[in-house]
Amino acid sequence: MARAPAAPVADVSVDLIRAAGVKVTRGRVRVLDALHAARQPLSHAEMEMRLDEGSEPAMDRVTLYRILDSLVACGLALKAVDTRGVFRFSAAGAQRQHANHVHFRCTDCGGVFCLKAEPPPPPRLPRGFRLNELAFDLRGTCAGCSSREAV
Amino acid sequence: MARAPAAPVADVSVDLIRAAGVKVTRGRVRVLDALHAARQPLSHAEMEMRLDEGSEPAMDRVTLYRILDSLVACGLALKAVDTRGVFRFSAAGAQRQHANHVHFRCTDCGGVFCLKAEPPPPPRLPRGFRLNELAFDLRGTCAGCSSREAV
DNA sequence: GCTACAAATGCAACAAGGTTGCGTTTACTG
DNA sequence: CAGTAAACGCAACCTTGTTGCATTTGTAGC
Ligand SMILES: [Mn+2]
Ligand SMILES: [Mn+2]
Ligand SMILES: [Zn+2]
Ligand SMILES: [Zn+2]
Repeated sequence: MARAPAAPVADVSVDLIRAAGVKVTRGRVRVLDALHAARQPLSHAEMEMRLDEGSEPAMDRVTLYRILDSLVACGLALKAVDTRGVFRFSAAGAQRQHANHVHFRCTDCGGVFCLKAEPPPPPRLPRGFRLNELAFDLRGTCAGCSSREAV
Repeated sequence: MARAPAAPVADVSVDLIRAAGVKVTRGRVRVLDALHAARQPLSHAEMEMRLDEGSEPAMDRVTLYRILDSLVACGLALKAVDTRGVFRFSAAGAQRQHANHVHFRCTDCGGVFCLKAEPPPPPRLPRGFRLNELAFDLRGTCAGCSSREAV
């Protein structure tokens, strides 16, 4: 007894951040931890609320924006815009697995379904265009919503 | 002779607006005309610039927002958020012609570009799913933004 | 055509989301 | 344990979009 240390056994976020080649700061660790814990992509406002709950003093609004962007820049987070036009962030591991297949998005319930098919090769781009990501989305009504609708 | 009137021969936008059951105002006609003439969905800012080029006095910023929303409300325009989180508007009929080709969305300026390639055939869907629309979007930086960025 | 009234407009103020500039602090390097 | 570049805090600013209210305008009914 009297041994059990406040032991930092294995801190995933810290390691990821260090491996990404940027400085390991308290802010970045807190934010990346929160992203990993989240079930859905978080907006800046939502992130701010989650961080406020903790014991540490809230970080500056601008700093949070910069931390989120830096995590995106070094590949540890993803940034996407939601239907209201607000940016949402998620831990990178969570979405990379969705890069190589097609998605079906239900316009009724908002659900996203992963299909087996993989997206086709990108067509040739006009001169000067730089491709970053490719999304092949089918939109319609999912099985559940279709049957419910057919009443 | 002396006959040739300042003839309003056939004003598509006016008829559409009247048929939609809302008041036909100069503002709405100008905006819907611009939407019909546009090759891509336009943001509020882009629309404002196009209207400024004309001879008529620029309309108020808020009025433009309200006109765009009213056109959406009566089904004459469509509203969608672009990669930057900015709303873009298009004439309602126009999107059918965009159904059969691929789009490139610039994550920098939010621009939407029509590519020549046509989307691949949709993969088989699970039982009960109903396909409505199919979007093959490439995301990245357009020629303009790429060169500007490379300075 | 004129009138009355709802609908649309202009203007000012507000709000959320996001960015920039700059002086101070902090994490890493040697 | 410096020295230094990166990160941070703070204030100010920008863009996009909304709300309230007084004034103008389109249109239906006469
Ligand atoms: Mn998926
Ligand atoms: Mn198109
Ligand atoms: Zn559904
Ligand atoms: Zn661009």
